[in-house]
Amino acid sequence: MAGLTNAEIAAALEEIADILDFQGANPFRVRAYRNAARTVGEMTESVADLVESGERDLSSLPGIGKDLAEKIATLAQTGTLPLLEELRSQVPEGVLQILRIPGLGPKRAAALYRELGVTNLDELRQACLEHRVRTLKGFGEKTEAAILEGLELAAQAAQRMYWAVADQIAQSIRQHMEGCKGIRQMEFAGSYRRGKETVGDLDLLVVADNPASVMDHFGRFSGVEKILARGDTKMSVRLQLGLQVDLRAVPEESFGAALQYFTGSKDHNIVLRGRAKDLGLKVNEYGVFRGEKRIAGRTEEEVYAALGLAWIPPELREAREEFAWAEAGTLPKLVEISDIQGDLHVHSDWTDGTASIEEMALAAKARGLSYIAITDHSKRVSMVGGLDADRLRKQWEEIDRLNRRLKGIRILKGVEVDILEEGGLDLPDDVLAEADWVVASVHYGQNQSREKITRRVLEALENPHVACFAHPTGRLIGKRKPYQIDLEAVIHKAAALGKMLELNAHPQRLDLDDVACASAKKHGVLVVIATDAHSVDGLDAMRYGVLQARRGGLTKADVANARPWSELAKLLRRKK
DNA sequence: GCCGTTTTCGGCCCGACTGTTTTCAGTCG
Repeated sequence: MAGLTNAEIAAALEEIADILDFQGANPFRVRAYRNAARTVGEMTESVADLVESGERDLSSLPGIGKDLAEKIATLAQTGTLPLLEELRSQVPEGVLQILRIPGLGPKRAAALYRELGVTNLDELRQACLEHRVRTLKGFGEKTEAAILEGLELAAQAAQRMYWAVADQIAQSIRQHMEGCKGIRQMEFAGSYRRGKETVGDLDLLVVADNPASVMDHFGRFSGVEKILARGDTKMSVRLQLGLQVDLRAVPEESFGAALQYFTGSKDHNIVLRGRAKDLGLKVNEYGVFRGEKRIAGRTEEEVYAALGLAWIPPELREAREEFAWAEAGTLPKLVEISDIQGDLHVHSDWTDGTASIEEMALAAKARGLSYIAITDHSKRVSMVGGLDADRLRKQWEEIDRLNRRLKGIRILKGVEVDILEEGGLDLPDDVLAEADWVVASVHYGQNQSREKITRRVLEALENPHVACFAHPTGRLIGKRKPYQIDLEAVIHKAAALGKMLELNAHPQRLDLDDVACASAKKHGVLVVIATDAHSVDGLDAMRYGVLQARRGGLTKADVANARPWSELAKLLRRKK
C-alpha cells in the first residue's frame, strides 16, 4: 500500500527548504532539502513503496544521506514530519508566498517581515503602496516598483493554472467519473479543451440517465474542497487546488450545441451566432434553430454543418481565420503528437540535466522518437557548468561511441550556444561547424532594450552554423515577461536565411505562442517543437508544444521535427 | 544536510547584474 506520493513528499521537503531559507539557515542545508525534493520528485518508482518493502536503502540515492532517508521514510509512512510541523509553527502562514516574488529572496523577505511586519502578499502590496518598503535599508524606489509588478504577475498566475496542471486534474476527474453508472457522454469544454496555455476553470458536460446521481458521484471526487452550488442541471465545486469545476448535465439532443457553446472562445461564438443570424437561424447552447424548430445540436459536426461549415478543431476557435477556412474547406490538418520524429533541444548531466546522454537517448527511443539532439549549455552559463570547446568535443566523442552501440535512435551532436550580452556567440565558429545541430539562445541581458536585444539575435541568426533560435521570447508564463524582442523582425530574418524557430514545449514557456506560430508559418519558417528536457520525464512535455502548435494552425509540414533527420540535415547543408 | 576523505571536518557552482550604496548585499540563473 502506498502512502504519500512522490510529489507530496517532494512538496513537503520543498516547504522545509523554504522555511529554513526564510529563517536564514545554512544555505547548503537548504539546498540539501531542495536536492532531495528534486530527486524524489523525479523518481518513477514510488518512494512509499520502496520504504514499505525495504527493498532499497533510500540513502543510496544521490543527495540523500542517513538523516534525509529517515525523514523521507517518516513522511512516506505517516504523511508528516515533526520537523515540518515545528517549522510551520515558527513562521506566520502566507509569509513564504513572499519568496515567490521575483527579486525577493530569503534576506529581503525576512527584512520585510521583521521591520514592517509583512506576513502575506496583501500586506506586502499595502506596504509598497504606502511607500514604507523604500524606507528599509537595502530597498529603494525601484525595488518597491518591481515588487508591485511582481505582485501583479503573481495575482494573475494565481487565478489561472498551467494547462499541463489542469490536464492532470481533468484526467483524474475523468477517471473518477468513469466509475459512475448512467453517463452516456462526457466531455470537458472551455479553454482547457481549446488547449490554452493557462486554464481558469474546468467545464465538464455530461449526458446522463440520472443527473442527480451523477452529481452525487461528482461531489465525492477526492479533490473537492467545497460544493459551491448545486441545482438540477448544474453543479459547481472548488477543488483543494483552488480550481473551480462546473458540471453540467445536458439533454442528448443538445450535447453538441452545449459542447460548442461552452468550448468557446467567446469571440468565436459571437462570430458563429452572427453567421447563423445571416442565414436566418439561431444558435444557442441547446441547438441550431430555424424558428422554433431545432435543426441541429446532437453533435458539434452537426452544428457547424447546419451553418455551412466544416467542423473546426477547438484549438483554432479564436475568431481569427478559422471561419474562412471552414467555409472554403481549407482547414489545416493540424500536427499531431504521433507526427513527431525527434527532439532537438535536450540537456544531459554534462550540464544541468539529471540524466546521462544514454538515458535520455533510450527514453527518447521508448517514446517513439528516432533522433535526439543533445544541446547542453555553453560556458557562459557558468552556473550550470556550461561546456567549453574542449568539453564539448569530449561530449561528442562520447556521443560517437553511443551511436555505434545504440540501435533505433540517432543521437545528434548539438549545443545550445549562448548569445552573449554584447553580441556574438559563446563558442568559436570552428567548433560550431563540427556540430550536427546548433541552437542559439539568450540567457543574459534579458532586460535589454528592444533594439539591442533584437540586434544581437539577428546577428546570431546570421552565423552560418546556427540552425535554430530557442525559446524566442524567454517568457515564463505568469512569472517573467517576454524579452522586448522584435519577434516579427526575427521571423523575417529567419525566413530570409532559412533558419528555424523553436516552440519550447515546457508548459511554462510555450513560446513561440499561437500567434507567432501562425506568423512563422505565413513566412515559411519551419518551427521546431522541442522539450528543452532536463530529465527523462521532461521529454513528455512534447505534447504541450504540439498543442500550442495546433493553436497556431501548424500542420505536419510546418514542423521541422515532424520530418526525418536525414531530410533536415539536407536542408541545413544547403543553407550553409 | 551531504559527501569524501590525505576519513569525522570543511567545502559545497560562481559570475554578473541591480539597486543600493559609496564598496557591497542580495538575487538570479
